[in-house]
Amino acid sequence: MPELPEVETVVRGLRRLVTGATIRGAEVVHADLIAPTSPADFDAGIAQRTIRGVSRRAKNIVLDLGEARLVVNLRMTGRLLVLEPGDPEPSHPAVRMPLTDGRVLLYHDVRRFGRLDRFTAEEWERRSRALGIEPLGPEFTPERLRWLARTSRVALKTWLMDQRRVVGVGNIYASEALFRARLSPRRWARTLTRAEAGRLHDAVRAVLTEAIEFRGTTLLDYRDPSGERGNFADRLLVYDRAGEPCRVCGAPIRRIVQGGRSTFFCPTCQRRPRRAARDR
DNA sequence: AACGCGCCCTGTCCGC
DNA sequence: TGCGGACAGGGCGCGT
Repeated sequence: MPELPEVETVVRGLRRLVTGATIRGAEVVHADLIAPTSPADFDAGIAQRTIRGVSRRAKNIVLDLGEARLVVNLRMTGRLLVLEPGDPEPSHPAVRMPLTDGRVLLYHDVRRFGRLDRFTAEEWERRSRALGIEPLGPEFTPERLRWLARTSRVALKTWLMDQRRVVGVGNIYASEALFRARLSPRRWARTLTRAEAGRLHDAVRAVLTEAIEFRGTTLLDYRDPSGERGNFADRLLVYDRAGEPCRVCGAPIRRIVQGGRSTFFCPTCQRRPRRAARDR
């Protein structure tokens, strides 16, 4: 479920709620989520450590435990919840991390696609450097975007979702950014002109920034650490709106499948160029 | 190397 | 109402 805005919202919530708290230990309900680490090693790696800070890298939630880092990726249906004493436990607990103050940091995941891992600070630093660039950071510029796309025959929509180059954009915000940039999702990434790369760069940043301000998009499962929904869903311009009128021109929004995932776009506002830069 | 696809898993919804 | 198939905010590992 969660893309950059949802993960950022979770991080900000956790920062407020658990900075300074100490993890008592880990009760692993579903060991597949921490594999190949064993439950005993996982517990030993985080038990009695104090949470010094919480940050985000790509779609990962990173808890700073001093020498160690606890890294959580929510994948599709993961939730990282802070339960107060007496709060009922939700339906699909996967890893319980009681805090010494009586609260519980609970990793909850219906589909169990999510992953939790622990690293030394150095090891996480090394892995973090190997990830793609942050779209809201200083490295992400129109020139860099065009450079990274210069050889790719992948469709723009699929390219945006590939975390090896630019991180954080998933299925919802890829469609939304392309609509805002008035670019066809089917264009080859390498056909972007300088002006188009500029529009796409601005659109990616704008939609992610606005979605963070609205605390993310809840379609179904997404919740912040307090269990609250995001508020961006009714501001989506194309995602999940197949057949409904485009908010700009009134034409029906179309749904196609790219790389096995749904893409939504306006066939009028996001028309492909007529002869330059052929499409696939 | 780059790309496309299947798969991991559970739940929900829609058509018959 | 039951049942099968499609689909769901992601990412990895495989084969080509």
